Amino acid sequence: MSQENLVSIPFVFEQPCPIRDVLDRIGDQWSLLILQVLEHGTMRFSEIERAITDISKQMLSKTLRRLEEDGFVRRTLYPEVPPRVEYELTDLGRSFLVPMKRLIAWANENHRAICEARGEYGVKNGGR
Amino acid sequence: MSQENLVSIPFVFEQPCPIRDVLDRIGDQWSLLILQVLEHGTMRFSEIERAITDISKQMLSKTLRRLEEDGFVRRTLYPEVPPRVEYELTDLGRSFLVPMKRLIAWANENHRAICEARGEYGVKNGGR
DNA sequence: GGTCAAGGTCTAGTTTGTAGACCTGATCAG
DNA sequence: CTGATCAGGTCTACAAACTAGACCTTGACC
Repeated sequence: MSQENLVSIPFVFEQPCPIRDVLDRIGDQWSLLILQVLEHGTMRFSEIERAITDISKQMLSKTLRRLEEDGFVRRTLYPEVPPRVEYELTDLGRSFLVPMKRLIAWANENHRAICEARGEYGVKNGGR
Repeated sequence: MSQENLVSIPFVFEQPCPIRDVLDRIGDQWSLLILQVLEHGTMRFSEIERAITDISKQMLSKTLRRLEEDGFVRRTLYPEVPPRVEYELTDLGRSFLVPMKRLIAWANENHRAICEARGEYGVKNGGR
């Protein structure tokens, strides 16, 4: 119960931790996907919606607002009727894509290995 | 409703999409954090638990099992009493850390910019 | 007057995550 | 002989997050 337990763990995450702060926002179902879609250029709400076929309007709206809030995305509203809203990456958003694309490349390269691992796990633990 | 809508969107995500398949698993609240913690070497369940102070046992257990299933992590059970279980990264897991560490570095470098963006957003939209 | 935009919001219902009690079974203190 | 303790979970309530789909707005068109 005392601090002694903690001595052996030198890397407890501090609570205002930049990594966690960023990853908690980015690391959700949709953010990475939306950023990747927006790499193709300025897009309207419904275009993004159709690009990511299985996102709900609510989550798209919410996630875009968060990405805007964090400075990854710029939202431009053209007050026409029906309204037109365009989303595009900011410089920050674009710079984020650099490390992220490496991650995506890794995902592509290692997808087979992951699928195989799943298969083996299933064989070993499937009959539990 | 016909295909014509889709013509203008050349990059709809296919459903068995490697990127999505990998990111959907990795991109959750905890996976990235756990992988990063395990970079420090083999660790026991409770050590990971204490490193990530605010994860629930259930989620730790569940996430570790998924990481094991996908081949990122190896689990070794020593059938003692009380039981000892050790987790360590596999080669796949370690190779994933390469692109991931770039992402973490980006997070560290740009955390300030993100916080500033949040501040500005708050000023502009806080009094809504 | 009814319908159709686009970009959302609102509501109800499902899924996912949380906190914390409980389980196991050998060991040890009283 | 009781019962407390250890690690690594699981189980059970409850709370938060997500989903599908109805609805809203406001001009233009039929």
